[in-house]
Amino acid sequence: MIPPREVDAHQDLPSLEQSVLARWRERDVFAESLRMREGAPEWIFYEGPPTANGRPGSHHVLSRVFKDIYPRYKTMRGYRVERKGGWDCHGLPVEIGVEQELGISSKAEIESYGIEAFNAKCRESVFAFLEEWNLLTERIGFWVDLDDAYRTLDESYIESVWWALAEIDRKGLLYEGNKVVPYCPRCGTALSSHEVALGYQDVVDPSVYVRLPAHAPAGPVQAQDAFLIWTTTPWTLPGNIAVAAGPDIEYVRARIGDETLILAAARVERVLGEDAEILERFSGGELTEAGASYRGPLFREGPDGGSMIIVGDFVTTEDGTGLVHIAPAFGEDDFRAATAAGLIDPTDPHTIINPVEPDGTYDKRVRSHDGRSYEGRFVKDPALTQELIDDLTAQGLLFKREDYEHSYPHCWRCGTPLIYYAKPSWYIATSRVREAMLAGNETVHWHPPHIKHGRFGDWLSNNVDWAISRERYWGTPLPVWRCTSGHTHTIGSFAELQERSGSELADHHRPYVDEVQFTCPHEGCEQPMSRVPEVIDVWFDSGAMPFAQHHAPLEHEDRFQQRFPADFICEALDQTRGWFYSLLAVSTLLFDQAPYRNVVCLGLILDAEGQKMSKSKGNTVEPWQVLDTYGADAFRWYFFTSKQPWDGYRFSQEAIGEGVRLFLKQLWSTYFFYVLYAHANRDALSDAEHAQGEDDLDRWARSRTANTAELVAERLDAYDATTAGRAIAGLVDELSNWYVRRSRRRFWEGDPAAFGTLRECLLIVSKLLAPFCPFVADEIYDNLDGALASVHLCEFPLGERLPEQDAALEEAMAIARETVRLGLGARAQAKIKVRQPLAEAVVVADGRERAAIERMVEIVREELNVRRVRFVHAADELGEYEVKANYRTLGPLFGKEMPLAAQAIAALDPAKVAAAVRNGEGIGIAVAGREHTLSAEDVILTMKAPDGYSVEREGVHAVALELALDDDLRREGHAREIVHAVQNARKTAGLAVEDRIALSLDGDERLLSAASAHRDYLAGETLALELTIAGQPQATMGYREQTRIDDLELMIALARSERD
RNA sequence: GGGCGAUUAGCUCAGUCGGUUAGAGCGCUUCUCUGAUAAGGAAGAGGUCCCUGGUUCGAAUCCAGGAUCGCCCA
Repeated sequence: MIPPREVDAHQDLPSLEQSVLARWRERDVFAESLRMREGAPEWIFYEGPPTANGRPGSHHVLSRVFKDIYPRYKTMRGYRVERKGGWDCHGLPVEIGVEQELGISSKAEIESYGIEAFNAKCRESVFAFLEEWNLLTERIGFWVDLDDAYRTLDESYIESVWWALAEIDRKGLLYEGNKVVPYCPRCGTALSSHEVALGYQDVVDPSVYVRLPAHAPAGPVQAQDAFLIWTTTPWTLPGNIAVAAGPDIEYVRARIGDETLILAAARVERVLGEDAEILERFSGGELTEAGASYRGPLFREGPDGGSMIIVGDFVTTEDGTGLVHIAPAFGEDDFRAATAAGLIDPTDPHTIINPVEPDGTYDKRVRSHDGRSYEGRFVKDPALTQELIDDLTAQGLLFKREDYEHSYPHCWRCGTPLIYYAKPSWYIATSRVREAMLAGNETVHWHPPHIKHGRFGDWLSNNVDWAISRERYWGTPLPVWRCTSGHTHTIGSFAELQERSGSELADHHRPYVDEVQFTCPHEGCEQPMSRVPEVIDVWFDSGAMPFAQHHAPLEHEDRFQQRFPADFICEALDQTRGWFYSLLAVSTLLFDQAPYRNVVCLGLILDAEGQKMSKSKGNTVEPWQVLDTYGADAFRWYFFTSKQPWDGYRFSQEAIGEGVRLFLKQLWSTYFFYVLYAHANRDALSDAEHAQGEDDLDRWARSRTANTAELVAERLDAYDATTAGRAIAGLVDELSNWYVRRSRRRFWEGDPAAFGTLRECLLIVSKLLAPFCPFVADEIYDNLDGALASVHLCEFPLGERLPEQDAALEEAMAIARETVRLGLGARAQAKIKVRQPLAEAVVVADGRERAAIERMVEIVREELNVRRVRFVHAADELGEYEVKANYRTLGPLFGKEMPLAAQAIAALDPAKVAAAVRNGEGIGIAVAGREHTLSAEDVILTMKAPDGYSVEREGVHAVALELALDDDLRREGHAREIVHAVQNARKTAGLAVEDRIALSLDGDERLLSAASAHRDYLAGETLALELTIAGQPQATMGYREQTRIDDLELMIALARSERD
């Protein structure tokens, strides 16, 4: 019961945390928390691997503390929670980092630098900040096994990924397609749709309206007409081979000025203005059936036979002109429409006119109308755009130019605007398992729930095939080999590769794997096979982690089976299209099952201006600064309790400081109080182990604690750390500001029951708090109990581990506190200090309330500092009742007649209603000619305050104070004032709370007579062993001060007493 | 243009099943209490619950439309 360590009231939390960390290391607590659960049911957590090639930021702290709290909680609930760390090692982010380091920025430069050397650099850089990540992870108390972390660059990991792809291929779901893909010309690679999703930015692009003169009259089209098209990407015009019209859209020939233009009727006013004159109307179908054509191509040589108007079912009249320029190499719709019109063959790349090189520059075919070459020009260069527009103007083709603001995809890493670009690419046919993914999603509990059928479900319903190949260097090589006859074979293990090729590789990354060849296994084909050049989308790597982290199924298949699916994963919301998706897709493709049961989605951390924090913007808040200033518990507490995590945070250091002040310091100070007085009462407590107070207040404190524990568990089970944490804070506030405040005297006097109660409550709090603030929780546990090596090895306090609950007592205490609040309000109204005792408080209450207040009457009396508490039944003595309808109960009953019912109730005699309620009788009213009998809960009785009393009221009870003072009360008031003054003097003199003193008082006669009358009280309160009133202070009394009480003089002299 | 979410006091956020007079913390003003707490307590100032319409006896809450912000997708 006496804690071994004394406690510093103003403990610096960051340094406390360092000592707790040292203790964990010394006692090997994390490992022990797993060992002790050997054989217990597993609760599965998957770590979504971060990339350690950059510094960790505050947003990483957010996800890592949420990844920590639930595993800690589940461990305390009896589960074994293995926490295998993981690192995402491959991919463009790493390559880009290295490119920057090397000062290069193109694939050509990488290849001249050498793939081997480049990948070696990548391998090094992946862990450039590993040490800082590890330090931060430990410092914030994220328990995860970093020594046994999986790494996506490991040979074993790569082999599992190969297995997965071979398996997907075996199911016929891997194919090479020639499609228009979002493509980063700088990185020279296609991006998956979920990568594209990461990089939308609002930009202003020039949009142009271009005249395309008719090639020949056809149907409604006449020789001098021109088709008007609109594009926001003038750079695609050299790829133009056709124009699409909506078959059911109405088009017109419209005269404006001296020219005749063809465009959608719905767009005439917007594009041509009000002066346009409509000459003729016809449908898009008429145009295409008549074989309308225009003079093409643009910006390149071509047969002068005219380019066709074709059907496009995607054409709308919401913007543009209703005539859409078709460049099959640069748009998915274009590609489909051109295929449908028979203009291109999607399986034969040569039929697709693509004048743009993979590096995003024009090839030699592109030239201006006067023969100047555009070869080598980067297509997204604004200067080029301007030249193209000037060129159009010079040819008389530009009708109009406007700025167009829209959201356009950019490369999520390098920021280059993406282009849509036709190229061969490898796909996984995820659209064929769409229904299975949707079914899997149904089994997942999302937090918040709207993700399930909102953002994520929506995304799944619109699923398109996953483009998984990347024409890059540092990644898991695509394990597809192709022979010169075009057969392909997917390798599913290193053993298979070795068997087929005879070569053994120590490293299966590029470029080593590129050199491996073998004979085509297809029957009758003996051609050599070599690997296709691509690597795999990194998201596929991370999506494969459920099995690849164990090297399953090539090894440890049992481990994988045991630990699939995950009970819990947690990442930021932006992973909806990232890891959340890749995990689900891979698991559905391979196992037809969702890989996780519960997902907590965290919102974004915004900076003070509401901007997203990200490395690329450089506006991250340095986590170390927060940790050094406030500590990890404070950081964690802020994330857990300041708000529900999914809506995002507006991050500020001040908010963290507030949490420290309001919660951590309050908790610490309660703990400090216990330890301080436990030490001061060493003797009284030494033989009183674990006393249980039976006092109402003790039982109340334990009941509140038990109640809170159940709520915390219930909320944590629902992944609602916020409400759980706030409940703990509420409990600590009640313990500190009510239990301890009301029980102080018992602690001064060394009452073992009080110590036992507070100790028990604090120990439960430390266990409830352990998952949230693991440091301070452990410190309190260790000093107050310490039976186990750490609080994190304890069982979560529930059931038999909790003290008895007493709902009636809790309710009674709540009513008593309410009464005290009213009484203090009445005092404030009368402007009488609490120190001045009053003769009587009159409390109006009935029934349960009265019983409750009577039970707690001593507390009420002391808190209000009155001699007596008197009860009255009715309001008669203090005021009158008002009676009102209870809408909640009567509303459903009376419906439309509710206003009448309320009127009838308001007209009742409140005194009679009060009497009826008291006697448990029904209350009769007539509404719209019908009789009704109401019960007590159908009416609400409210006190009506009369004038001239100091009364505070609330609902059915009220408190009034007798304000008249007699000499006796006045003397006691003075005595209390003197005590207060002496206490202040003690503090000023720098005495410790348990120091005994010699005290001498002098001054106004009235004060001295009060001091004499309450001599014992005064001496007792101030711990004065000697008390001299109106005598000479001894010369040894080192501290003297003069003060005034009610404008009367008081001289205080005191000294620490040598006697004990 | 579409989807999802948000909008409540100066700031940060609660608000249960639709129920009477919408709350807390911080900050501010005044008072007060301290033998743990730069803490606590009381009072006060501070609200168009984003707007408009609808459903309902009754709407911060439900519905529709709109505005603004964020994220995502075209």
